[in-house]
Amino acid sequence: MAKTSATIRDVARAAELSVASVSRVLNGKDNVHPDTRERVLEAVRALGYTPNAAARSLSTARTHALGVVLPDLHGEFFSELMRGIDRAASAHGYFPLLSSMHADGVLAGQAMAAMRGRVDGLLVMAPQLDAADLAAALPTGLPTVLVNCQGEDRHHAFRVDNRAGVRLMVEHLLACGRRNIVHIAGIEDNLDASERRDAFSEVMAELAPDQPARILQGDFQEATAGRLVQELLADDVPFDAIFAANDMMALGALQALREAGIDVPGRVAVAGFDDVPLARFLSLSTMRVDIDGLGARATERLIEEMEGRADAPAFERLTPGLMARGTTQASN
Amino acid sequence: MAKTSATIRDVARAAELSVASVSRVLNGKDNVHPDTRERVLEAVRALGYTPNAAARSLSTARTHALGVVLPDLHGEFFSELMRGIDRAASAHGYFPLLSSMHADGVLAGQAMAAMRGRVDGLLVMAPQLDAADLAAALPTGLPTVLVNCQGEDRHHAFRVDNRAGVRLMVEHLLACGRRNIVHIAGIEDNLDASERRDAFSEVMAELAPDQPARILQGDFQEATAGRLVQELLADDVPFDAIFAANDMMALGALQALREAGIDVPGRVAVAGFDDVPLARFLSLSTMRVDIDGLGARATERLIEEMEGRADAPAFERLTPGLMARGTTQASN
DNA sequence: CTGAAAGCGCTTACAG
DNA sequence: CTGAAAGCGCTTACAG
Repeated sequence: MAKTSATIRDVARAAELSVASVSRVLNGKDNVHPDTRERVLEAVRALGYTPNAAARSLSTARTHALGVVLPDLHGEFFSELMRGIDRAASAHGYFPLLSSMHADGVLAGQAMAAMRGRVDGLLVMAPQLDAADLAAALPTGLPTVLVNCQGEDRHHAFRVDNRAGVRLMVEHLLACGRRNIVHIAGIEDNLDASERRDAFSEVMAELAPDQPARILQGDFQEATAGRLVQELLADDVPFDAIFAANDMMALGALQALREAGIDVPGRVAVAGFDDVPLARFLSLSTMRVDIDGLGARATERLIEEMEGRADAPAFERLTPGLMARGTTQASN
Repeated sequence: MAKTSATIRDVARAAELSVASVSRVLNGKDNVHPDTRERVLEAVRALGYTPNAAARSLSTARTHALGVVLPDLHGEFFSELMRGIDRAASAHGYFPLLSSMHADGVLAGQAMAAMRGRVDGLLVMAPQLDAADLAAALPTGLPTVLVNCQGEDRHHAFRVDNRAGVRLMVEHLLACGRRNIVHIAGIEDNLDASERRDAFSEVMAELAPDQPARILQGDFQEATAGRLVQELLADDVPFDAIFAANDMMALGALQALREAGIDVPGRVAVAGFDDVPLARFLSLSTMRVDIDGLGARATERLIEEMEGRADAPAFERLTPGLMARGTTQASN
């Protein structure tokens, strides 16, 4: 009933023991007499005592929190990633502490610095920072794991294997009999966008060297892709497949084609990347990226590092899976 | 270069000042000589010093973190809510500390207790807990704001105004000339589901007392709604509109109608609730719930409470907006 | 098995 | 304007 919550001293007093004994019981040490344990537990219950986390952190230099630094994310990607992170974190008794980050490198550094003393480790996703800015922003001496970051080899890093994903999709399109595939690239300076674009060129050169491999500059936006497809049609450019760098652009392309009365997939196949929930509804073929799994694995690795049982930092690629659906169905 | 990070003592030593002066500068107090300030700032820079948050929390009894306790959420709802929370929190210098919560009332209480000393306030969303379990789980003495929780009047609470939303949609359907509206309710024991169901009955009784107001028991699942519509068709039940308690069920209904060759909206109008991103794509008419705004407003209110400048706890209803789209378009 | 005491890194009256 | 010192609530050698 006290205005301010009970402390360990109150518990000690109530149990007629020292704070040391209370602390031992609370931390599950085995060098306590059963009777002592009982009295402590009883007092804890009676007072509704919960240890003060800040005091504990100060003593132990551990916070049981882990910092999650993310760009300003929308939608499914964010929720799935957090889902994986949260699942892994809570399984090990950690809380995720969130910090959104804006594009500016200096601000990013401040955001991460502000987490010092608040977290035992950092999970950073910063696709918008170049290697130098990222290196400058990362705090030293704090276990850190990177997701979707550019060239940084002092920390363990996770990325989607865009190359493998693009290869799977191109193979699928070729297997469906497509011969004239147009790639709509994502926004410039984005790592995923450029990896997917480059992989498209290379895989096409390898698997179908005699066929065109046209690339249009998109920006991951649905409307832009729709416009690009309209231009393609207006210019009478021949093509029998659109492979967009993400699902939203694939959907934009799909709508533009349907509005133009083009049969999909009869005349043109459409494919995307990401497997957003919409894709399933609209029968869009795409590459499934296991974002939840990515978040969980990155978190597991971070916790291993925080608890000093991690291997040397490495670079992990997660391969997406092909989801072949209606928009690329072979017509024969 | 020290293995362990610099402390305020290191800064004081480097600047040849007391820790008190360093602390004053760091906290922006004005009773410091400009030269002193300069020397401190210089030393901070040289040592790359960042104050230890746990120590600061222990001294000030403030953490600058706020606990966010959520059920196991998926998708857009979660990301939009977190977006709003994060925006408001970071605008005031707070970090969101996340904790997912499972259905069990006792576990929920433990999750919240574990946040004691870690956060200055709590934002709780627990639609699955009844009033008694919720009251038992909430820690005392911590500023708390509720979102989508059942009857609890000691704390400020936010909810979507389901009643107003249902009324808007029913008015719209009637205005479109629909006369035989079927409501597919959400899962039993869910607060939103029952509010929407009850509102449907009442609004229909008020605005169209002579017309049928059939209600089918759904469960918020797409497949279930599809099945219910098939049954309706098989039984030859007459209806010219389906108003589902959420968008996913509306989509299930939509698919079932189309598969049965029924003209939408020519013969049957379809409407949902939530405005998920899919709704826009599929031209589904629905009620738009501003989740991002909900998160932000709840957070603002929590911070006001934490900083002792809040009004008395109240109950706030956020009215959703009508998104009239293709599936209910008047055919005349 | 238990307790007295030091220490974690800050902030903040208090005295000057 | 500045510094010495107490105190925030814990944990953990250390001595017994």
